[in-house]
Amino acid sequence: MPHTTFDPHDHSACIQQALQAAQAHCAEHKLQFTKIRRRVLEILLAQHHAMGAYDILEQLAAEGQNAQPPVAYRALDFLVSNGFAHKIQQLNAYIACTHPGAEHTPAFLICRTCKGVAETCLATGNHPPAGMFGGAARDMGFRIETAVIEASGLCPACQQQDIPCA
Amino acid sequence: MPHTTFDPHDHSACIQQALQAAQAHCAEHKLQFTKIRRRVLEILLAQHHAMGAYDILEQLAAEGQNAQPPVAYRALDFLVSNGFAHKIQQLNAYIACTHPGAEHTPAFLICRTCKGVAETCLATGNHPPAGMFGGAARDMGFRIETAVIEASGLCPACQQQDIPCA
DNA sequence: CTTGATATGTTATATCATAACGTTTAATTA
DNA sequence: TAATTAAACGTTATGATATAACATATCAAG
Repeated sequence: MPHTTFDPHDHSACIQQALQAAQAHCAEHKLQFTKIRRRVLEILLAQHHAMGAYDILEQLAAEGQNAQPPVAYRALDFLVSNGFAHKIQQLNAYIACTHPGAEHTPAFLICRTCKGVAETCLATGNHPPAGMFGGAARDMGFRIETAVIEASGLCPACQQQDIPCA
Repeated sequence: MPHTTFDPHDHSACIQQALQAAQAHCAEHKLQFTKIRRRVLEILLAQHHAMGAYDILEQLAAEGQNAQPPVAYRALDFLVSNGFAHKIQQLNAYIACTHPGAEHTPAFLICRTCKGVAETCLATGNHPPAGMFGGAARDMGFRIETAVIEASGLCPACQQQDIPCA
């Protein structure tokens, strides 16, 4: 039984695992897992919701660290570049990666009501260069390098409340 | 042989067809296809590239119509709501729909070099509520309503130049 | 321990988007 | 067709997201 955003799970273990994975990856690749990079990752990990850069700055400010926008964006760039976090394009917001370590094209399920975000694995054969575009890309000779895949809808809990689509 | 962004094709026919489809759809659904909405769609149709709202305003200004941002955003909202245009989330930019009329979840192929954007059909079984997420969504009880699917890479023409990935 | 590379602090500004309100145009109906 | 209501537009102001540029500090390699 996997634990995801929309299942109850041991969240502090979830956080610890992600931090350790990041630390290990940085050690192995000679990347500097600096204080602020670590702190921003911790802030993202605290909840399974996407956060804007300015939300992170606010959180830092609440902790006494009055940082300017580039501080947040630089930390986020580092985390995203190295696969520790992802940007949710349709929200202009960021979320900690829940598949640390593995090379992957992330795909997200975003609840429009509670704003929870789950990162999922794609079906076999749907990894971007392969299926998914049904050969349409291959047929026209397009070479896919990266993909943004973000689904929105209702998580199990929010479906109980039958909120109409808009 | 379908014509797409990355194939040579009769582009003025392409434009005419889209405009007529929009006009017909508006007539049928009692929507007002006003001058400015039509003009914005024409601007989007002129090229198979995504354009920012401010690019559109610039184009309008060049034509003597000195409009403010809400003018562009309102027209874009109308076009997107009614399926005549789409927003490319990863570019914060807009593009005319090339599958007018049909209900669809658009998927895009974006060339990182020439900035061309093609709208494609997904493989059968990949329409969002169905496959693609490999049952992951179903398994966790998530109800998908909409999806953002945007692939980036190199179009056939730009592959000739072997531009490295970043 | 010096040198070069990387990271951080800070100011300023660019880019994308919307709220709010008054005016105009279009659609509805008495 | 005139009165009434709804929709669209023009305009000002501002909010939200993101980056350029440069000075300072810290780290890492020779």
